[in-house]
Amino acid sequence: MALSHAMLSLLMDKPQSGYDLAKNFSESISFFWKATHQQIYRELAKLEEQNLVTVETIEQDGRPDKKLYSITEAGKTFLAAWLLQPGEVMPIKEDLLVKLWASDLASGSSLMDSHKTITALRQEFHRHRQLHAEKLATYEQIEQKYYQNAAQASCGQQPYRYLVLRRGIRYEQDYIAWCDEVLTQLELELSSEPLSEPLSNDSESKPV
Amino acid sequence: MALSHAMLSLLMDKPQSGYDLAKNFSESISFFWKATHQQIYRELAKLEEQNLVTVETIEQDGRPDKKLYSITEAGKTFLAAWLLQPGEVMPIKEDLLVKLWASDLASGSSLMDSHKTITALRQEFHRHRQLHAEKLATYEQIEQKYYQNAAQASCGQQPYRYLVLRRGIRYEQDYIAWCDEVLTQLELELSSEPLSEPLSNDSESKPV
DNA sequence: GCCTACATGTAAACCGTTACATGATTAT
DNA sequence: ATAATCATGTAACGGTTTACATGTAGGC
Repeated sequence: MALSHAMLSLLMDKPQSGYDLAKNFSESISFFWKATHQQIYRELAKLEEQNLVTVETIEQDGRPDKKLYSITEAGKTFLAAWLLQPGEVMPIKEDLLVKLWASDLASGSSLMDSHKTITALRQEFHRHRQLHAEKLATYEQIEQKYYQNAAQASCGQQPYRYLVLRRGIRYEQDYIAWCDEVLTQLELELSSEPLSEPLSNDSESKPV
Repeated sequence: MALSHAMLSLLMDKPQSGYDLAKNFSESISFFWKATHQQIYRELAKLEEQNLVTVETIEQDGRPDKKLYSITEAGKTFLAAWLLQPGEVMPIKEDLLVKLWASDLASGSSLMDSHKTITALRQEFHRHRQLHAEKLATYEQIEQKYYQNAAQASCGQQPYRYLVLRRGIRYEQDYIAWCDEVLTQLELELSSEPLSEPLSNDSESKPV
């Protein structure tokens, strides 16, 4: 599990509170790792038990006390050891793929007519295509802002983070291209479909 | 959560035991959804409570009794309703990306010299590249075996499953291409690295 | 003799999400 | 007034993983 490691990485930068970590998570790492404040507070308590971080309570006027967490030497060693260890390939886990897979069975049986299945899938894939396009746009903006070109990025101070961003960009581009493949096929299915209903093209005219 | 839906989909095909489902999971759906026998047995118990499946205990000689589960009409309706509902975009969650992200901090500090970091990353990316290449090869074999060409697949009885397989193929191809991007950059870093150590190219000669 | 396949389960630990709870400050 | 931001937490539930547990049959 990499949550604790991601947190320790963030603490390498500078000491932070649980609140800070949660914010940084959602601002910078969120596209490849997510964590709620809950997970973070619980994990921090565990890391403290293991002496991988230390706490310092800071009183503030007006607002609640802040608990500043710092990574210890043991924490740094722990993180470095993890970096050298081999990891596993992560499975995909996509609801959409389960749906697509199940659609073959559903449209074959009396559950649904294939027209209904196709129009539902088409809508869903349009939606997902757009959501991924939005993510892609965000990542490309970051790329242009912080890394004007790849050569500069590799010579810069954060050569590896640029490669992480590249993964995000590639992933979204590929996902969008796949959505287009699917949508093209769905159009084909629609056009070769046996016409049994009074044919409403999308769902603009309701059957009476 | 789609585990129950994936299980119901498998049961649409034919009645099966928990053991059968676990096997089918690892044989056919495993690249986009995984489940241990544990999860399956528990989920089957829940589905039975909700009357989405029924059980029939079959006595066998020599081996333990088999519990054959079948999907009910209510189960089919439940599945069909799910297919029409919109779903969320899944987050990525990749250990490797966390590692890459953390490597910037590690090689900048006194934790590790950058040479050590680079060679460790290079090995890890070689490994992952190969694992993904193996998966890709498996998927491409399936593609050739069952779907000689896309046109045939779309007119066949399982047009949507072919699109699922396409996702797997695209995903692995893209992942491999990204690994190559990373490996190219790592070579660049290696060559532009200030030489402080007696330079052992990979780790063939140990420092004395 | 040992491992794999068949077949099912319990128990516990751990990870993840959502809701509830508190309480001051600042901006609209 | 109302909402958002700062800041921390408890409680409960649900999903996932790993270990433990049992017992037969067949292949190496």
